[in-house]
Amino acid sequence: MKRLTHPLAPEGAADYADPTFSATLIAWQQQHGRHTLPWQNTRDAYLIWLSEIMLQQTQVSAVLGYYARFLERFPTLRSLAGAPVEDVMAQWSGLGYYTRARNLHQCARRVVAEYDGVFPSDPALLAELPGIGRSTAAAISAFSSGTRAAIMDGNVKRVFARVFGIDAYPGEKKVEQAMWLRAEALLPEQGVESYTQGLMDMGATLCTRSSPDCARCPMRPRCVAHATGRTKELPVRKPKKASPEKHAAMLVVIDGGQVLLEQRPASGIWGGLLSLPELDGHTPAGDDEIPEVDAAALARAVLPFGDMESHERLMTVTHVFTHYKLHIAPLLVTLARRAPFAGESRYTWLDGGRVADAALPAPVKKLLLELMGDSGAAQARMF
DNA sequence: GAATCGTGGGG
DNA sequence: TCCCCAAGATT
Repeated sequence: MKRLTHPLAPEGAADYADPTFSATLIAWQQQHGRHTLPWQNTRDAYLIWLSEIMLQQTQVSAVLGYYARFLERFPTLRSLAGAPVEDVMAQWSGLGYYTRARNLHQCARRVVAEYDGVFPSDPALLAELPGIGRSTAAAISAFSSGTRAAIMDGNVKRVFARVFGIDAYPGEKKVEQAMWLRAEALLPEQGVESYTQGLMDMGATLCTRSSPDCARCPMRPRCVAHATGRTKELPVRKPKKASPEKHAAMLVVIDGGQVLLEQRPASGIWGGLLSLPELDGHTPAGDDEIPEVDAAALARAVLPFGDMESHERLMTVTHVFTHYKLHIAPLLVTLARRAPFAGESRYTWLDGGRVADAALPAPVKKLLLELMGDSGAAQARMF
């Protein structure tokens, strides 16, 4: 098929072009979008720039008060550029991400020095100024001079991910690049202001992160996520960091075909289940690697249950929880003489044959069953 | 590419 | 209470 885009257009951009997208969005924005925010209804680049910087990674509701107070103190770009940075920081205090404030101040001074106090309209030039990246540059130039430039913020990523069914994490470079291509390709010839504001308004008021208002969404007929019932899963969430790893040494005390188990506390991990006793008494598993076992210490730990006959460190098994990994170092112990439990005890002896049906944590049950079925000889000896 | 930067709000 | 994230940019 013949491409209609410029020969120098990025590969694949033409595949994303769709004039009906911007037409739909612009129509919706003009009727249902926001039109009375303090930084709207102006082409004053200073007012727009200030709002865009404040709104980086910050929601409108948090910015409103700061924006008004800031402009009261610094009504013009030159008043800001001429102020001591301490005064700027004071006005910013509480908004967070304080390098934004320092960059804001530096940017003001540079615009005064290099552009005689007039922001350039070219997004590429804007993006060279401190605190202004590609997306913020596009927003400033679109709102202050109608320049066709694409933004790429959390709203756009969320809307695109859902409408186009983008099933990949937008933080990934490849995915974000594709989104930029799409954003450029979808820009309207006319009405970039309404279009850009429409993307933000949709993301902020309809296509919200949780419980989007699909009933009122102009994109519903074309929304892949809505059609496939995946609005809840899109955009793909940021992959969790590697979960912390914990280690636990567990006693596998075997005697007369039975294994020693401990009732776990009702709350916490494996609450109320039977499990193998952990070596360090009853303290939660530490984060440290389990060191080689000292035979004497092991015998002491086992003493309440009997006299240790032999011990053997078994292969470590790893269990993955939602929020961390647990490495279990099982310590196989046999007894020469079993000691009776003193009074009411959370410990109990379980017949080997009942392991399969007992209320044990999955990794513990698996470990014991594998141990039992290990070899005929071992099974006969241990259970 | 990953880490860092802040505070407020929703689930 | 805890986790996730919000009109991103910078190192």
